[in-house]
Amino acid sequence: MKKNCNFIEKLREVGLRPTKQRVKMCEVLYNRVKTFHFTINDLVKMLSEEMNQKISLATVYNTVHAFEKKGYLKEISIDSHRSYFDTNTSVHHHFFDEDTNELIDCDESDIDKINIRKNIIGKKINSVEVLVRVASDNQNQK
Amino acid sequence: MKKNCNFIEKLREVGLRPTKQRVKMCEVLYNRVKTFHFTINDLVKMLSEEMNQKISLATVYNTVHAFEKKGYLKEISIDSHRSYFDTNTSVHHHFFDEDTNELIDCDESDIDKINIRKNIIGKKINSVEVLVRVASDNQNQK
DNA sequence: CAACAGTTTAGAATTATTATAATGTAGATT
DNA sequence: AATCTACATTATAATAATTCTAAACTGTTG
Ligand SMILES: [Mn+2]
Ligand SMILES: [Mn+2]
Ligand SMILES: [Zn+2]
Ligand SMILES: [Zn+2]
Repeated sequence: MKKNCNFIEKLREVGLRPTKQRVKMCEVLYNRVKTFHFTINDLVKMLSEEMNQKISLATVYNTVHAFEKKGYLKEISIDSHRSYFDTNTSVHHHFFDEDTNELIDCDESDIDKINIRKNIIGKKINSVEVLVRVASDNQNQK
Repeated sequence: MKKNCNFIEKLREVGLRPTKQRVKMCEVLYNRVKTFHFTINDLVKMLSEEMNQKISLATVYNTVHAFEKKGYLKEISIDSHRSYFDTNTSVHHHFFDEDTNELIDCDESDIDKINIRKNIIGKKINSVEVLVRVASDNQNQK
């Protein structure tokens, strides 16, 4: 159990009241070594498992969207049926394993810098992200 | 009004019965010079406008998914609230205009070939696609 | 310790999508 | 051309995901 004061501070900084529920969600999401990807469903499970106090579904949605808007979470959409949130909010690329439905972060060295030749007048580029879909290589089956 | 025989043939080729509804949807989707992007909602509107014969909503969904499975359509998901289908089924990159919610195709020359250094053991790469999010450049507002 | 604005909550409402089951139809068989 | 059959379409119901509502609650300010 680490200090939640950090979360209380972080929440205050972006103008979110550090309520019990929000702090709890911060703990579940950010009190860990590595960032990770999850669906709303995953999160609801995590919360109900790792918790004494339950959080209503509406609050989970509200809070996730509040975090998203404030830049604490980032949405990664694979297709209309599979949408993930990412506690790694930096602009970064992903592998998506179509066998396991698992999202995997790339780091800087995994994909060379993307060079974009086209520019759209009056528009600036907000982000450039690559999705690499992979699946089991069954060429070695005779 | 061009020849629908093409569509009837195309449908047969992938094992889809060329029913009235499917042929009609082919017309609406493919009887044009350029490929385009649409939501289910867009498509339902297009069908009900450009048509004498109505198609039930369930059939629109079924047919879109049948086309998707057979490689006549491709899904492009921007976020959980915005999912598009693309009549351009090749692997290609997109710009997404966050002001207008418009998807724009890239062609080969717009983005340099993506170089991927990481490889995941036992997995092959199925596709590599880039999404470039753009928005109005308001730096020139004092 | 008020007072208030913002938050949570359960449950209802809405929306998007899929399932159901009756009816229709394309294409094959006589 | 009539019949057959598997597949497709349809209206509608059912489901699932998300958002809304309005009452109760809580963090913050003074
Ligand atoms: Mn969202
Ligand atoms: Mn789909
Ligand atoms: Zn990620
Ligand atoms: Zn496209």
